[in-house]
Amino acid sequence: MSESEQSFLNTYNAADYPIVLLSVDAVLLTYHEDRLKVLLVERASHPAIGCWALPGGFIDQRADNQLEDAAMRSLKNKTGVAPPYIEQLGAFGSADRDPRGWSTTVAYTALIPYAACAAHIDSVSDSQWFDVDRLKTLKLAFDHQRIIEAGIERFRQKALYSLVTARALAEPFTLYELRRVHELLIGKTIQRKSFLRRIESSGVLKETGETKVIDKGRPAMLYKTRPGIDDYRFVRNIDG
Amino acid sequence: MSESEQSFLNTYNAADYPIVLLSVDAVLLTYHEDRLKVLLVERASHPAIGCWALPGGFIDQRADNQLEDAAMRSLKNKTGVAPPYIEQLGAFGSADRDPRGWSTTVAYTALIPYAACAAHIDSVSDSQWFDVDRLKTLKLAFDHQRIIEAGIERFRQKALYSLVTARALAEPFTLYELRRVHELLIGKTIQRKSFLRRIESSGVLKETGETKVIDKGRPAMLYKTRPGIDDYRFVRNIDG
DNA sequence: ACTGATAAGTGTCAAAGAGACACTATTATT
DNA sequence: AATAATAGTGTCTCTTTGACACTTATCAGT
Repeated sequence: MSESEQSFLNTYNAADYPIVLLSVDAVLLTYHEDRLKVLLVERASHPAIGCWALPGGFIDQRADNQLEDAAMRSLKNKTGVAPPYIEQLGAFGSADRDPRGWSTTVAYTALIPYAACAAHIDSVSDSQWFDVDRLKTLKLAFDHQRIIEAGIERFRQKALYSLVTARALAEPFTLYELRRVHELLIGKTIQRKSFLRRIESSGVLKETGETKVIDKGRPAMLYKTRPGIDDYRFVRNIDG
Repeated sequence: MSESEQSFLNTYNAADYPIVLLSVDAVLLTYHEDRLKVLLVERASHPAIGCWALPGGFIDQRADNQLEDAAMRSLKNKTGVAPPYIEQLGAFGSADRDPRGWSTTVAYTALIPYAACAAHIDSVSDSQWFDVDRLKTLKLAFDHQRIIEAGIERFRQKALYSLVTARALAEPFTLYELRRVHELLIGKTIQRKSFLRRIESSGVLKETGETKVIDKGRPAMLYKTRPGIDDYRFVRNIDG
């Protein structure tokens, strides 16, 4: 670093410039009882106190080295969940999304098994899974409604050409369950045969050898994910 | 808004909380003389003074209503370019990307015709197109190298299933030029026949009826874009 | 003009993968 | 044992792509 840059930094003070707010939020989605659900927390403080909101918070400059660290940390804090992977959804910023001032949030999103945070959720009343279809009837904080829609849209696209959707299920799972996740995201039924062909050709799932009877009928094979599942992409989309 | 929220806001002062830096940057890419190029500006002030950097700047709370406004405004400021569309690439934030402190930038990206800012670039020496292959040899400010790579990767993906790449060309253009943009992004040659079939089935380009001789050989048809081009997606990727 | 080189545009075949749908297999229930 | 229900399979057709040879239109040099 040059001497002049060093002297510039010595006299630089961020507080001399207009201040903007920067937060992180997480859109966690799952599949349970034939529904897509999103994880929300009830706000305990102003603004929008009492409203349901995405789990999130501000950057902690000591604890967080990157944006993603902040997302993970506040998620762990508020819901007890630590998903194995999380993906950036985008930044949402405007003058009027937060009454405190010009505000931006960087949203992250992930699919996790329903049970992954059941224990924590059972013990507290301020975090809860909600059917994504029922969000309209809920008073959500800030622009979180729109951010959730962006998260769902992200995975709707991915459902067309990938199997990351398996991350919404506890292992082992049946093809029926995985297919239902896709169908709910895409909003269309999918041919069983087509779906199985894609899974076999992808190589990112493996049969456990076990079977399981869901309710009635022939028992279904059980599957687990394999390492490449997050990155695998089909060259052709399924019936979009 | 409730009375208690109002009183909370009356006493709220953003300056009481730790301050983070938030900026916007733009990765503008184009095609010229059989090369992919990225638009950079030379930094006139500390930090990283004299380094080439992405055009960008801080939020202006009065002028900017949204993040995208800030990206467009600082782009217009620094390079004289006002692309018709721009797309969010992502947020890049960490403790050490900027010596001034914990900093986040929201990067936007777009493809524009080379000529779109030729006039401005000719008149000033502080903004210039660079071959993307030659960036390694350049001292780029902050983490801009990585952000540019993310931008290229974004359009590499889009080149597999869309024709937004046409936005990198001045109209009218030949299929050869459009195909070259795809080939440079993907890093593979594409069969002329396959490429033409996709264009015809998409319906997002139209022939002008004119033809043009590039150098020698049969004259090539000239094409223009049609409205749906930004959103059109093929169901199947081209040879990735 | 004629001819050859060059590049744009076209015809066509085979392979891959998806949709459709009927058929078989395996379980629970009666 | 018969029936219903659901998982899994066989197979046909249709669409799209890659491959590659073939035709067409221009330029440059004779």
